[in-house]
Amino acid sequence: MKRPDPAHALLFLGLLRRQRMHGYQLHEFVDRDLASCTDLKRPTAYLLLERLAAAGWIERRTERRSRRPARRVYRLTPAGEAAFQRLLRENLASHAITRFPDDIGLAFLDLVPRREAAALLAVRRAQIAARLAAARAVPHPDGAQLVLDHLMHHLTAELAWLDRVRQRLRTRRGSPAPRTSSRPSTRRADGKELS
Amino acid sequence: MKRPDPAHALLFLGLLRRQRMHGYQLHEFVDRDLASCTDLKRPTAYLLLERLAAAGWIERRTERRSRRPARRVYRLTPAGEAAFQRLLRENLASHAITRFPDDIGLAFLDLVPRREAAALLAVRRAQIAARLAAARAVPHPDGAQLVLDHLMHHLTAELAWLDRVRQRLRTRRGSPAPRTSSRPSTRRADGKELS
DNA sequence: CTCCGGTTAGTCAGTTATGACTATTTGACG
DNA sequence: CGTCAAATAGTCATAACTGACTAACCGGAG
Repeated sequence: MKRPDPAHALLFLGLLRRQRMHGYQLHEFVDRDLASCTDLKRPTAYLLLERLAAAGWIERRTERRSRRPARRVYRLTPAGEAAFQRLLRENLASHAITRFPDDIGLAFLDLVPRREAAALLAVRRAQIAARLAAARAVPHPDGAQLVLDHLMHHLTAELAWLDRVRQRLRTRRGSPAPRTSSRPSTRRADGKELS
Repeated sequence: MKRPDPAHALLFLGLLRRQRMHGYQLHEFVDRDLASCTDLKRPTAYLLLERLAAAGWIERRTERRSRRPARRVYRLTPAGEAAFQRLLRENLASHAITRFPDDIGLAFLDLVPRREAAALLAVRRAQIAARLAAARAVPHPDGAQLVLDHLMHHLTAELAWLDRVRQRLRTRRGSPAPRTSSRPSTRRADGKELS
């Protein structure tokens, strides 16, 4: 994600297509309703707007109402509309690899005593569950139903996977040598957390 | 992910714990066996090594074999071992939000003719399927079984979700309810702003 | 022995992202 | 109607990342 994420350009073009806006508004919207998609910071948003303007995809109009420091309002140009259509199709037709930096720890899971590992993963599980609950509680961000739906689907899958890992941890030892020992698990694999 | 990703530090400490290595080797390993977790570039790897050394977590020993430009071999210090144990626990006990920049396009899905949208998503689906197949084919990277397992689990869930979206596209139009005039809901900046 | 392509090893200049800051306006309250 | 908190709008110095580069070494073909 070095080159200015084309998804961000797509997003801004799409929003400006609906109505002209200024930088602050754009960032607000992204931050409030699309936080699960992306993490665009404010200065980055302004930078992107400059680039889009430089590419001729959007136009800046400086509004000097009252005596304010002058807001810059952006609107889509015809070239921008064309770019939007192209980027949208590119986006829909491709899938970006999702990375899970979290997993790095899992690679060293067998260095932690089994008990402790179980407790730690329980904490992780609770976090995912909380995020899922939060997603469920959100009212219904304007154009972002699919986005939310995806998030919930993903979090649900994460829970299922984590539970499998925890299950495995409880019976067979981690992944390394098929170490025998462990008494038959006294606890039920109920999918609920806590031990 | 502005501050040097702690997961990367954890990873390097973990690898150096097993055996001393130099920068190039470390990057090679990550790039080959953990590409699904992270995307660390070579210069970034060297930067990280410098920071770990500055923190006293690893030691650099310059090896001047033959007449080569001298390789820097790193090894873990006791302080590094402590840091590793701490970071590992932190990592296991927390879950980072995963973002899906791809989803941005989905938010504008209803701007594309239904037929075309279906075709585009079919392409996306094929890509996911291909990645899944590739993951299945990989032999079994050294300490990365869980990582691979997670990846496959995730990709499978992605396929299922995408299929649901496509199904929905086929029957009901899009997802939004009978859409009236959805404008990005700018909460505070009400009708006073802009025309 | 020497030229060549591939691997090993690392550096650095230029770009990109962001934490921290400045400054104006509005609304609420006494 | 004065003042303070919150919202609005944006800038900038600095940190982080990476594309593109340099350079030694190794093994085989000629």
